[in-house]
Amino acid sequence: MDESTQSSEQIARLREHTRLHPAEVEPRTVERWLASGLFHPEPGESREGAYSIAIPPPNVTGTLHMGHALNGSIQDVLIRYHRMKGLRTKWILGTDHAGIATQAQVEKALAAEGVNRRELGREAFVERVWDWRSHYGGQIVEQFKRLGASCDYTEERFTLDEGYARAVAEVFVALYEKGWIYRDRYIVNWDPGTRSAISDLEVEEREETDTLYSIVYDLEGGGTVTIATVRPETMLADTAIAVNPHDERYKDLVGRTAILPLVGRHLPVVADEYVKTDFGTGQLKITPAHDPNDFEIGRRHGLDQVSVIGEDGRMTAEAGEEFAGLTVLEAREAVIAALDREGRVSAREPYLHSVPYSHRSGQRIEPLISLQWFMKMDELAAPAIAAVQEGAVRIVPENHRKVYLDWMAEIRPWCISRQLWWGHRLPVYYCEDCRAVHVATSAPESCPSCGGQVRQEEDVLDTWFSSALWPFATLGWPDETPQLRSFYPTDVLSTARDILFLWVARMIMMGIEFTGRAPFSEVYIHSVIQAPDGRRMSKSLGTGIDPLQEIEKHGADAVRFGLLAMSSSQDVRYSAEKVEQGQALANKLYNAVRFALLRIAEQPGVELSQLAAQPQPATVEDRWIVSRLQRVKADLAARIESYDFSHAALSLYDFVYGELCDWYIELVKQRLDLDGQASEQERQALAATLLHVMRQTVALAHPVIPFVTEELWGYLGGQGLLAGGSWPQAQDDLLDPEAEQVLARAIEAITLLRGWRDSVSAKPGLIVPARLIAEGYDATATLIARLARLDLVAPNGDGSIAEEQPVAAVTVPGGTVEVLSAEGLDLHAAQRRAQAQRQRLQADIDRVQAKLANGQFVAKAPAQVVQAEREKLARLQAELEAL
RNA sequence: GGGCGCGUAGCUCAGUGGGAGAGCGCUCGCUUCACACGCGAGAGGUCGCAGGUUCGAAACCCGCCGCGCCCACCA
Repeated sequence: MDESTQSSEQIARLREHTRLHPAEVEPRTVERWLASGLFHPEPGESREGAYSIAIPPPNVTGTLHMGHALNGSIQDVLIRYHRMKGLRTKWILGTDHAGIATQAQVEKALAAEGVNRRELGREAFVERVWDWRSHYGGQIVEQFKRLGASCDYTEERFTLDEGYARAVAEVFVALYEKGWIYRDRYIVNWDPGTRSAISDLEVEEREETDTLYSIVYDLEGGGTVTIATVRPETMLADTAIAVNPHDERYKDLVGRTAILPLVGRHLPVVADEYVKTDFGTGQLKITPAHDPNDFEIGRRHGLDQVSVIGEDGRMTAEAGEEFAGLTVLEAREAVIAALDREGRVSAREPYLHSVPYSHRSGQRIEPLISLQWFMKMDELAAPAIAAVQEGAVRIVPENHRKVYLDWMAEIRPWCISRQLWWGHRLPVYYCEDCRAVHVATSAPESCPSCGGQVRQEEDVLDTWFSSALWPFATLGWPDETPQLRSFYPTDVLSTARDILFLWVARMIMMGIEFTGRAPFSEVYIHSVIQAPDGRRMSKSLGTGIDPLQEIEKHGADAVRFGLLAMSSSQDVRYSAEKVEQGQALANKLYNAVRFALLRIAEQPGVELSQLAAQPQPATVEDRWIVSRLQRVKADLAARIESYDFSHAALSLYDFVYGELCDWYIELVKQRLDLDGQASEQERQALAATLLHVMRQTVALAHPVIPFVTEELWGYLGGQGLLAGGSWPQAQDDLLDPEAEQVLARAIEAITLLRGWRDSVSAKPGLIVPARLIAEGYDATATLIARLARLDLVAPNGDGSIAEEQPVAAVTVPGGTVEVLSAEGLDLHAAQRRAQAQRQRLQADIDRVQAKLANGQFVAKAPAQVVQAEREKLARLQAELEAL
């Protein structure tokens, strides 16, 4: 197919379709992008000239939700913008094995078949998860493609793939050898739901009202103590009573022995600073095995640890025959009933307090003593704190910086082992004979100490342990790969704030520790999109909105635009209107291009492919639009670079609607009329300018709305794919402040005249005879006449003004338009309008005059402000005069 | 308990020291030869409340009221 037939077919297609059909165009465009290889950059010699982002890896079996769609849109704007700027741009893609979430999904599926994982056995279960992954794992990646995300799909990673596992083992061993990873019997957040320990960050506190019981314990040798508790069932595990050492009331108690009711255990009374003297009775039961504070107190005083709650959330044999096997809540009732029988409950009152729940399973956390692996964080944190303090890592918006620094300053050890089957098994090997512990990147054949049989640790690592390595493990670390050399560190990490500690902080720590450099120089924290009613978007609440459905309905461009436009530095409610605004923009742009090309095509002697690439502005409106185009180019670039996506999107909208379509296209329509007076040369120049403006507009809109712009780029005869095209840099030499001023005045005049027409009920088709007596319209009088539907009998400055008497006058900047015929006009209405206008003007004048009469204002305000007020006053007075 | 943030038009949100804005909705008028997912013109706001700083406050400071989020081991 030669060029001219191709273009005539395109013209025919444009003529036929008055509207854009995103559902038809978009999927086809994705295929063209993927086939082009544009999303896969070749590694370079060094990091220079490259731009990279590591995607926050979605859960492998997940599906796209609004958060993904927003963050995907944000990152894709950055990626496409920098790719167009000519950088080797890589968006690192992959998925997370998501230990608990994925395992839970598969367990649920198994449960439907009536199987539980223990019956299946570890090996078979893990195999089932891999099957599951191969079945559902590709889904979310396909959904990112549909969004238009220009990730490097050719190098997709998985946090459990072979290379990644090597990186994880390497890191674990290194930290173990430094002594920062260790094993300890410690009180942990036990989640009975997942039957695993979880980290502090996965615990969520909920306010609940429970009963606070006061219970009387006897003292050996007479007397009593009264303790208060909301968890009477844990008293079965009490091993001491504590009071504050400075509490005068209880000085004599310290050293004595209390008798634990129901059990009979002897409890020493100890003194500890932790106990508050002004809270409760000042006498505290100590249960080291089931309360984190008591655990610490127990360690300080060398107290026994008695465990009465098991990993299944039920009472153990240690709790005694009467209670063993009961759930915690049942045990609570039973214990209170038993205490009541002995008359030991001296008070009960409702008590509001916070209760820990598992973020993973939703079940109540049981603090338990358990043998787990921990990671010491303070030494890792120090350089990560410095990186943010010194600006090596910049957090945007800045208020999150303090949140990060505060948390890092108080960082505590991280429980990294999980009693799950799906994940990175710890590279720890125990000898069955000599009980030696070996930590190594690969399994030893036999025990290096005694030659005995070794057995690998059953536990797996917290998913976030592997996620923490994401920016470099995905690029081939620990090997020194070309990818690592070329794309590490990445430029920016974009995410919602909920994983600032869970993930971002840990990546910074691990990145610095293992590569010597922070994994990114900027962290952008984006909005959380809430449901339209302000609640959290969630499946369980039924408040979720599926981005893919929205994409089907409105197009990916519309959804991208909408999400970007509604995002800000704070949480926002989902706005269907913004998505519709995006759809309208895409359609508007399509029609603007459609207009330009259809009109250019019908111009005799004008051939699209022959047109000059540079604009040839011939008139003031041409110079105006070209100048405005430079402004929006600079504005958009600045806003993208400062992560101000909502203003970037809206500024694009304003330019396309407000300047390009509402004004420029309307202004030049007549010059394209075939029965007009324009010469072929003039038409050619106009066509070149129009084409230039359209191409540039489409190019600068590309990062935000890539689909429609890619499609239009083809129609406009652009070279290659727009996704691989170049970003339209603002050219200062094309700025034209004079043209901008002239057009601003003309636009205001036209708007005023249209308003006046409306007020006198002039029919749209009525051409009103008028005389323009005003300055600054030499270049725009004919445009004003046409757009305000006037017949200007004698343009401004003409000496031969007809001496007709005006029937009305309309004030415009710099003068007046005198209306010469009342035919078809309701001038009475105009009077009322003028009256209202006069009142408004007078009020403004009064205010400015009062300001200027204020000596303080004139004396203290900047001269420039005073001057501006004076000019304003003069202008307002002139306007009132003219009325 | 500590921290962060928010309260501006009917709705969702911009604006952060010198004339109150946008989108949607609403009213009126238009099948104007790119687009009715359109075009033109409008109505609508004591900028949460009360003080203060300033010549000047929606914006800066203090307090109060209301709402949201994060962190936190007081039974």
